Amino acid sequence: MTRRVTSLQVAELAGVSQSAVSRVFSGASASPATVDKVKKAAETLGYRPNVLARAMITGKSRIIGLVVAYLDNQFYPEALERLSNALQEKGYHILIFTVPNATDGVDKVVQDLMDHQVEGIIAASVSMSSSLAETCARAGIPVVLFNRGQPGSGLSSVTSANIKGGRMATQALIDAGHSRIAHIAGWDGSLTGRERREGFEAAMADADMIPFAIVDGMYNRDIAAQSARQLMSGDLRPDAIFVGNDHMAFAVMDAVRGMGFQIPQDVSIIGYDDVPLASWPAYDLTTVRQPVNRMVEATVTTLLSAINDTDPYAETIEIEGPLIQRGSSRPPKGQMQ
Amino acid sequence: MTRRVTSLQVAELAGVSQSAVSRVFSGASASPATVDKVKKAAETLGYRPNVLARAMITGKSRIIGLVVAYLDNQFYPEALERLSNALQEKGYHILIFTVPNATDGVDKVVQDLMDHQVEGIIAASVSMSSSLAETCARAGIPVVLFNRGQPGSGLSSVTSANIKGGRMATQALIDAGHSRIAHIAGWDGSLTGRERREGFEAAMADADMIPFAIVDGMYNRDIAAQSARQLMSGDLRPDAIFVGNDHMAFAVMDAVRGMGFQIPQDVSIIGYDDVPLASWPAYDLTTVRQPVNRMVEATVTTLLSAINDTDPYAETIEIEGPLIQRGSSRPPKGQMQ
DNA sequence: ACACCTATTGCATACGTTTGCAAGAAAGGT
DNA sequence: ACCTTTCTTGCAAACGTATGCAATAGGTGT
Repeated sequence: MTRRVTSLQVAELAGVSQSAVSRVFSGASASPATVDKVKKAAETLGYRPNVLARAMITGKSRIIGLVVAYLDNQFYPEALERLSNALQEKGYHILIFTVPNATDGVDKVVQDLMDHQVEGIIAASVSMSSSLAETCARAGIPVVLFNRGQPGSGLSSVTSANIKGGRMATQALIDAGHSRIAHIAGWDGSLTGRERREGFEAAMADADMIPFAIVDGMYNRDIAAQSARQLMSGDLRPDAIFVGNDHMAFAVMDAVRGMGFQIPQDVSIIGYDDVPLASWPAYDLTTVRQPVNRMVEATVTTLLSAINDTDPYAETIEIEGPLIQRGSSRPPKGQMQ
Repeated sequence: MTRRVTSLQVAELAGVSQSAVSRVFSGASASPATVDKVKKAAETLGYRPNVLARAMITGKSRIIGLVVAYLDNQFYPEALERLSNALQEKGYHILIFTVPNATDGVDKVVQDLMDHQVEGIIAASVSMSSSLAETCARAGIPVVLFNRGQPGSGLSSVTSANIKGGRMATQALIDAGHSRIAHIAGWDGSLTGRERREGFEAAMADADMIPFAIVDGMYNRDIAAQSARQLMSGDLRPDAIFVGNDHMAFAVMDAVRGMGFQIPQDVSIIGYDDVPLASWPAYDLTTVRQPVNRMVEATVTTLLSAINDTDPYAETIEIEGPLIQRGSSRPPKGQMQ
């Protein structure tokens, strides 16, 4: 285990000053002759600049902190992968922090991130206390909320158009001729969950229909399954359920099938997210697509421009996605499928 | 956006030297009086030590690099989450790097990691060129391969007992009375895939049976599904398929069902990993469990002890997991299920 | 030949911390 | 009261890089 090679050693071997070496590797101007000498010396010594030292002096760590809670929901690994790739391409890297749930421990973790001098923070589906948001703002560290808005926090956010998405899903069920439509909502403590429910309620109201039921699924498989069983066990049952996200919808489908019901003959199910699993034949879930690639793109550009701008302002970006009609819900009336 | 608070400012406010502040925050000894003064001053200024500067001087970044390829296989997000939690608990953090596939671009990415002065590297299901392994060794950066062995590389690895696991899965199919058993193997370029196949072949040989077929599924859903369709389309069909991992097994189940076959009446399917999805009713997949919690635990302790030991040696850890009998395969003969 | 401008280079300092060293203070033993 | 031991504390030197400044070299126009 040899000591790390430093720019000074390269300088000595190349017969130039340490500054020259630094300039060659940081892209500053240098004469072709020096560039050549330095590169050659660096090659033989196996020199690579110390990113930490560079970060220290420039104040730019080129590290983005990512806070994430639910990696079991397939939506997030996919987003994580794309975020990582997109940021890597821009020369940034991801320091990842997992938190047990959406609210708990976020503060401590973000403090930890700030200690690491991250240049920006992406909070995926977790909320931040307003005092913490202020702390970040004061430290000049931009925050982008991914797939979770937080109005009034002054934080940028990138989400899908949840109200509209909720409307679309619900409208599809109405158009299919369903009359007893229930909603197993996403967690009421999250804007995402509330907005999708809002879309559901609006679509129902527009059609002069009253919801069969609305229950909070808490973005939790077990709770969603339990709710579904309860809904389907009465004498009067829903003939369609709009579920707050795919992750819960799979559990709902499992539960409903487990009771002997056919999907979509006995009950239509629609989810939200369009995770890869939704298209697998075992579920074949009708769902509202969250265009993860465009959401990631928006997140990255928002974050990077906030990092570079002297005085960034909060952006609230909503991205629309289509309804993907699959086999878990009856097709709209008058449409051959 | 105010400048960051430094230890010097705290020192001034507290009326002590900068070293005193450092000592208070790095846990070195100091008198109760100074500790109190410093803590109070730090509190009012909102001071937090700069981890980068600390890393620079101590040479300990407390960062672990994680290289990961396939986040769509549910096994890895779960492992990632647990790894992150376990390392966070020990005061380490994860700098994550995604690579497009198991071999490509790993070298560049690892160089990148080393530039960041990571103290150790976890490579999940990717292989490293031997020259790269040597580079890491020379730099004194321990590497642990997670869920992928690489004999002769001198690298530590944590895997499940793949040969034994392959045997168990196959034996279960034999015990269930199957006679035409096929294997859709994991990628032949990976030790994991080869060993599971080896286990399959050994169990078949022990029972004096010849494999119906062995094909390379490349750990890829599409290839696995395609292979399954091909196997099932001939006149003579397998009555059981052992698939190299759950991720492929789901695709195989979808494909087989899509052809109108019943599982397990027409064909039994067994996978490997026991990812959460395997227990969901839609698949209810019999599979060999990889005990991710114990694998993570072993990975973390191996890595951390390698970091602290002066002269670490490579450890090859294999962890055994049970066969989880579920509904996708016929139960063993003579057993009521 | 001279003045002038530009490109390149080295020197020295800075980034924010940890830590060896020595000096001073406090405490304890005889 | 004095010597010895133990704590505490400040000084200053690192860690490895970037960068402002001044000096030098080289080139161009008159």
